[in-house]
Amino acid sequence: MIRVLLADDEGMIRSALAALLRLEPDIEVVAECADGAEAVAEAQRLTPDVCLLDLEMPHLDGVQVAEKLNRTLATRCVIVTRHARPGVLRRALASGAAGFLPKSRGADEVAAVIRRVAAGGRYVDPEVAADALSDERSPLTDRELDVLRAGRRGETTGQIARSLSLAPGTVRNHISAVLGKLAVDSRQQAVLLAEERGWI
Amino acid sequence: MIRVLLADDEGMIRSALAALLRLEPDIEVVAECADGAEAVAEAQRLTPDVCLLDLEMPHLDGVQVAEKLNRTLATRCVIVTRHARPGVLRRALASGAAGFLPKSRGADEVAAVIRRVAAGGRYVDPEVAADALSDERSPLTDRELDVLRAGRRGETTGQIARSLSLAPGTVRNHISAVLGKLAVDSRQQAVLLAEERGWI
DNA sequence: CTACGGGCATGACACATGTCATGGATGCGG
DNA sequence: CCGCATCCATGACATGTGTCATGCCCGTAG
Repeated sequence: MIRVLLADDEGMIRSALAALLRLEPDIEVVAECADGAEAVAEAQRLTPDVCLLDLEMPHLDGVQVAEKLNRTLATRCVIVTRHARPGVLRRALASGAAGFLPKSRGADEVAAVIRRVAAGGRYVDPEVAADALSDERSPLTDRELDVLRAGRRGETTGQIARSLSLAPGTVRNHISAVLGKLAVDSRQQAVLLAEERGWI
Repeated sequence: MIRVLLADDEGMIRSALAALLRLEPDIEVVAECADGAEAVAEAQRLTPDVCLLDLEMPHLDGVQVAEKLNRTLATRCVIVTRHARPGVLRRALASGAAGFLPKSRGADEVAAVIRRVAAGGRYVDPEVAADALSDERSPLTDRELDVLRAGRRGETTGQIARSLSLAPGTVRNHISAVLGKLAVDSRQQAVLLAEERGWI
C-alpha cells in the first residue's frame, strides 16, 4: 500500500485527485493539505511514502516543502505545477524532488507517477525535460535571485534589506545588476520576466 | 441523464472532474474542451444540458462563452474559477450563467450543482454572494485606473506619461492618489491589489 | 450668477531608487 | 605564492518617484 500526502491550495483539484486516487487499490491518501506549512507538519507526523506537492501554495511553495522534507524524511516528493518551465524544473530537481508533473497532463497519469517514484524511480515530464535541455540558465547569481524574490510583491528597498539582513545600498546594487542583466528598467519588470522564465 | 460539457484549459483538473462525473449514474460527460472557442463549437454541435466553464481560458474566457451560448442555445452554464471575487460574480451573472462555483470548493459539490442547474435552478456560492452584497466599488477615478493600467507591467513614469500623453508630474500625482486610497506604499503593490479585486 | 466640490493637470520639493567605483572574500590555474 | 575572475557588500552620487500646494475646467446647488 502506497501512503500518499496531497497538498494543493485549490480545494477542487485537491479533492478531485484524492477521490480518484482512493479508487486505486494500492494507493492510500493519508492527508490532504491546503498550504505548504500544513504539508510539512502532516508529512512529519505521518511519514507518507509519497508527497504530491503543488508548486504554487501560500507561504511555503512546493519546492520549499520538498527541500524541508528531504532534509529530515525518506519521503519521495512529486512537484505538480501549472507553470511548467525549465527553470521551475531545475529548482524542483535541485530541491531533491523525485517527480515533476505539469498540470496540463491528465489526472490519469498521477497514479502512474506515484507508483513509479514510490518504487524508487524518478519521473520528469518528457516535454518539459526536452525544453530544459535546450534552455539557457538564469544569468542571475543566487544572491540576486534572493533579492528579487524578497521584492516580488513591491516591497520597498528597506523592507527587502531588513528581511535579508543587508544594507539598503547592497540591495540596490543587486537590483541594479539584475536590471542590467535582464535589460529592463524597473524592479517590477525584472520580477515579471524572472517569474515568466521560472527563475524565482 | 444529464449531458454535460466540460471546459478547462488545465488538463489535470479537466480530466479529474470528467472521471469523477462519469462515476455519477445520472450524469454523462459528452465533451471535454481545452479552450473557449472549442467549447462554443462543441456546445453548438452537441447541445449539452449543462456546460461547466472555467473562467480563465485562452482566447474566449468562460463568461464570454456563456454569453455566446445563452444567445443561441438552451444550455445552462456554470462558471468555475480560482479568483472568486464579487466583480467576477457580477460579470458571470450578467452573462446569463446559471451557476457560479469557486475552485476553492470541493470537487464533490460539482455534481450537486450540475443537478441543480439542470433542474432549472441556480446556484451561487454563498460565500462569494455574501461578499458581493457587502462589496465596495473601486474608490479610484477613471483616470487613476488608466494610469494604473498603463503601469501594470512596471513601466516607468515617463513611459506611462507618453502612452497617455501626460506630463510625468501628472502621472505621479495620480499614482500618489491611488497609493493613498489603497493605503499601500508602492506602485506595484497598488497594481497587485487592484488586480486582485478585479478593478483593472 | 456665484459658490462649491470633484476630477484633472502641473511644477517644486523631499526622499527613495538605480548607478557607479571601490574593497574584501573565495576559488582556480599558472 | 600570485594573478585573475567572480560574487558579495558598501557608500557617494545622480536620477527617478511620491507628496504637496496650486490652478483650470465643468457640473451642480443655492
